[in-house]
Amino acid sequence: MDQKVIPDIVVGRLPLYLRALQRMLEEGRYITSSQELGERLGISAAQIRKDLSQFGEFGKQGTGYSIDYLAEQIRQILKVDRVWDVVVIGAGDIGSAVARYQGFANRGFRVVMIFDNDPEKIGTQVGQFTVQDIARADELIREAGIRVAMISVPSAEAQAVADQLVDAGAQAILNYAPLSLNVPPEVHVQYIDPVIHLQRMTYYL
Amino acid sequence: MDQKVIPDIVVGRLPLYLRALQRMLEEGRYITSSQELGERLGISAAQIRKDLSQFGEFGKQGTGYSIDYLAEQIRQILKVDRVWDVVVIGAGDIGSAVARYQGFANRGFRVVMIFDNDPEKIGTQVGQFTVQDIARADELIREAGIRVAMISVPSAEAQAVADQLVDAGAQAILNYAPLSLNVPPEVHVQYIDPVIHLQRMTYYL
DNA sequence: TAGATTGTTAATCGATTAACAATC
DNA sequence: TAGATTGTTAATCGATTAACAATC
Repeated sequence: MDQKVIPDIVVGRLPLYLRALQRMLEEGRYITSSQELGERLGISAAQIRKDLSQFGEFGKQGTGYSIDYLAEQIRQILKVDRVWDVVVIGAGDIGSAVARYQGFANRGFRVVMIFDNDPEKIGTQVGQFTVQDIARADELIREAGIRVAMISVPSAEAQAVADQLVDAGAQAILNYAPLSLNVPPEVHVQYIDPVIHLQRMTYYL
Repeated sequence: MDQKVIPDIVVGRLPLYLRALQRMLEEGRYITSSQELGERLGISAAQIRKDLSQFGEFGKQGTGYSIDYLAEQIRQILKVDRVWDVVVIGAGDIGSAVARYQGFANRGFRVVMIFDNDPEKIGTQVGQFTVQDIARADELIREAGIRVAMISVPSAEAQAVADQLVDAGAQAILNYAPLSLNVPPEVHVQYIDPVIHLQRMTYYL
């Protein structure tokens, strides 16, 4: 079916387009153009049109794009026209902040469980969740059919946690531990490490 | 002096090389090769050699790279052979987690202040810091000559905070609020938005 | 109709890879 | 010396941009 392979770099820009469109909607706007969107994001108008044209024709010549319609189309492409249940492994500062984060709402995700291996933390409350024993993670993730996970454990434990998650059926992992993970090719991993971003900027200072 | 302009995409990979090298050092290793480094990072050996060659000759034919020496060279290139003072604006869950984060140590950064505008939060303790009134941010940032900042305030306030930071002399901003910031061209901005990373993965599920 | 903006093609630009001489 | 690996060049590959016909 999906004959054409879309470059990963194009897929990676769609969430940015979607975020900007949702913001425009909040501002009460109805119509935008590739030029305006590009200015907001620091991306050329031609690139935005080219990216979108990979998936279909969403605009009207002379008019531009219906913000609401284009956002809905991108949501479908990214499969965030539904809500994905997400588990958080590691109930330290970062894991707790993520579990309480309000920013997932309306963007396709919902944290449903948080795990830790520290007996001191198991049973305690983090936002609306009770921290569960990581020993039960495999069972509970399987049962719920959860495919998206976030890792916020110390670096030394991250690879072992990733292995467990893959075993339990996770297919998308967002890793906050500052190291590269080895996972099977069918499992997707993304990384968040603030130091990487900071070091990228100090080069220019 | 710096005649040659290094592509931004190359600069962006150096922190990943550095992180992997520091990990190897912790493992007690002394020597590595472009091939080994590449395997760890999922990057081709040729690309690593090409990237490094933009800055100098750091290896030995037949032998590879001294991990310690290469790490030190990359630290110098990225200007993280020193410690940058960083301020955090916003003492919510994310800002607090960032202010307490142990992962900055030995990687070139140190959080030195955290600010908020909420009277309930000002004066309270976050890790080793007392939350300061954001009204004093400009003065204190200027005084300390701080050039690196992190924004962890609600989206609605992020642009105003960014404007204040730029005004106070910030030149590198790491923004956790889920929106694009407008800053003058000489100011560098990087973004962390977990939803962007997650949406990039659900496309493939 | 005149003006604006899309979707798409072709041209340009830049990044990655393959290959190998140099050399440790 | 033989084997290994760098640094670099040239070839390949892929992404971005410019331009414009189509058309709202």
